[in-house]
Amino acid sequence: MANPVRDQILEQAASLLMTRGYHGFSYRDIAAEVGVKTSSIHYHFPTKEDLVMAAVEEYSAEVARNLRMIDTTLAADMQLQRYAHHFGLMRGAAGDRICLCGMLASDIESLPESVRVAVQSFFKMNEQWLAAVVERGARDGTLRGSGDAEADARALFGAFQGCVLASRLFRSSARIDDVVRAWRQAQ
Amino acid sequence: MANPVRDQILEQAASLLMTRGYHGFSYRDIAAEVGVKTSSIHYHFPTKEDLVMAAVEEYSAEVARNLRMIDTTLAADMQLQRYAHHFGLMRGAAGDRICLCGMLASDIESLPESVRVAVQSFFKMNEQWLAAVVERGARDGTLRGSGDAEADARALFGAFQGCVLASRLFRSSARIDDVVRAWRQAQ
DNA sequence: GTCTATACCGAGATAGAC
DNA sequence: GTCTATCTCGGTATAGAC
Repeated sequence: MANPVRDQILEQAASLLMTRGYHGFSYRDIAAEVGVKTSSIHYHFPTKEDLVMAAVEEYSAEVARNLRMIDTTLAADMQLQRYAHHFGLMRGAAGDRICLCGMLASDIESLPESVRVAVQSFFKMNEQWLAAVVERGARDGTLRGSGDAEADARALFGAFQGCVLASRLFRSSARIDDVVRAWRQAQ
Repeated sequence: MANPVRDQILEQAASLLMTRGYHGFSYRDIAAEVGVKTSSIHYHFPTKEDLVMAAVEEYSAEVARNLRMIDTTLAADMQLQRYAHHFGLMRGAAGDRICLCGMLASDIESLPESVRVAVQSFFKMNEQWLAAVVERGARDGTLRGSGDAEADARALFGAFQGCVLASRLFRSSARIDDVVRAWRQAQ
């Protein structure tokens, strides 16, 4: 798994997707960055759809791993803070990235159905995890909730997606913290 | 102002921007829909940047008008519901649109700085309006707030943007109501 | 598995007739 | 103000040598 070309291609594709979106980059961009020709990329990923699907799957798997790394014995508001921290890291060193699946959700109307399904799965995974935290927050009193944990989780995940977008727009990382602040129960 | 070609072009451009994003449509798409040639579009809007800037300005003006139409003597939660209603309408008959400025925020890294400034203004306008509602909600007891109305407004607006995105992704309009439900003070 | 070379198309944009 | 015609570039994708 050292660093074969295929992995580099996939990594660059993910980075470009997060920065510029599906129609905002080309095989040439990846080729230039990785140091191969565009035809080599087509060898590994025949079509752009193949490339994007592979990027989504790997991205989802990585986020799933991050979620599992968050200690579920922590207070709910602390778990949420960890989650927000991961969301912030994903913006990259230059701060020019947003969530890969948030980006693809923006482009969804010009993408094949297979991508929509994969992105929906990513959303559901996050919402499910957040619903569990909201429920715990209602019990341990660290988060406010409306009583409907699933609905709260959808609103919460939307807030993270929207605030990451705004963070990049304003070049200010602080906007992600607004979400945790807004959902924390006043002590 | 009946329906000159220029207005039709602008309307189609806005619609295509909301559906497919900046790189997801072409002068040809607009030309086909309006019934003119692409060169006619270039006459009215020399570059694509001109076209997008005009679309943003008009869209912002329309949203500003909608905000002014919401009765400020209503209870805060009712004002928020009206706001959510407008957000939902914008998705269009086919439900394939998201907020024009939310879409451009996704594409922002491949757009000229002028667009970034215009989109930032749109975000600020909405956040300012929402901050006033959150403040009122703290007074009339219909909305929950953290004490920092500006931060709450940023989180709230992010939630609307993110939930509109998710609504389209899942083809379900219900997801926008989740935001109002989550912010309403339990009675 | 990577290369060179190329096919093919669609993009934004412009010149100039009407 | 709209048209025809055309330019130039960059996009995805493929064939075939190495």
